Amino acid sequence: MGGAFNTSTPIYIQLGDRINHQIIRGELLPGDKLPSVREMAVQAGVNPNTVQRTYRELERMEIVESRRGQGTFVTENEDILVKLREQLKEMHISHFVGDMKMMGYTENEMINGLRHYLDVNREEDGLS
Amino acid sequence: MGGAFNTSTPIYIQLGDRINHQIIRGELLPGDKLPSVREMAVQAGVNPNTVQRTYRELERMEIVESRRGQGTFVTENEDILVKLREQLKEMHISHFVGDMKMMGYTENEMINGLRHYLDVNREEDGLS
DNA sequence: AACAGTGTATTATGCTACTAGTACACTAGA
DNA sequence: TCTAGTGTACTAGTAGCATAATACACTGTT
Repeated sequence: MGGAFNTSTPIYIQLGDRINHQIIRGELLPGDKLPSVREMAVQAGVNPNTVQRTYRELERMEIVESRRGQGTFVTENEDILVKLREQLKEMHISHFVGDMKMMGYTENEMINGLRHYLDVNREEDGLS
Repeated sequence: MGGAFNTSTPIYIQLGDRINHQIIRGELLPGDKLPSVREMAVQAGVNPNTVQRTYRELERMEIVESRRGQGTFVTENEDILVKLREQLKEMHISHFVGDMKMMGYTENEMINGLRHYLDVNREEDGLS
């Protein structure tokens, strides 16, 4: 069991997100081998086919490279990983700003709201 | 047609979000009548049943009140609307922070990233 | 050559959520 | 009473997702 998945988003997407986060955080380095399709399926408690779909997506994004008979590896092209980190950051910020603007919040309210939230929740970090 | 919907999220959710935003921004006031199920369906270009599902959800959240034979109205209970605004704000900030933390960003990076994004995109606001 | 481990492809099945169509129930007003 | 406008309920169709089972293709090792 690799932790539960959210039912509102496809598993293959969530699994891909997890792997992306591991890469971005440096827990998976360029050239590292990912668990085989079958092993990852056991670890995550999902069907091998679902894992394969995740790997296929990641390969399409050029984040990993699959070699038949050998396994699936994190790309050695660090540029792509740097860009991935920036893209995801930009995407999340953009979504956040878009949502807040739709609700009528000003830019100052966003920044102050974020600051305030971080202050209040600073100590309660490692909760479940 | 009231603008396109995203295919990755249920229409009834997106429609509910739109209405919530209108309320929060004050474009819909307490006691205001919403378009009838059928009229809203035409406006939004969706099935009346989808609209009804949206209205049902909003009623469950006590944001609107449906009166058979009369219509659907924004609640007169302003406390709920104030709380709604706060809840949505908190929710979006919380999601944002959670996502950024998962990617390994520090709190300072979040705030600076947000500031930088707002600076860069300040003039390009009213784009399509 | 044989084998084990790997990725890939195919087909079928069940499930769930969303959407659509249609009919019913209630209210207000003419 | 009738009618138009409203919310509500029911049934069915559709699509995407996850699973399952199986077979194939390639690589490295023995």
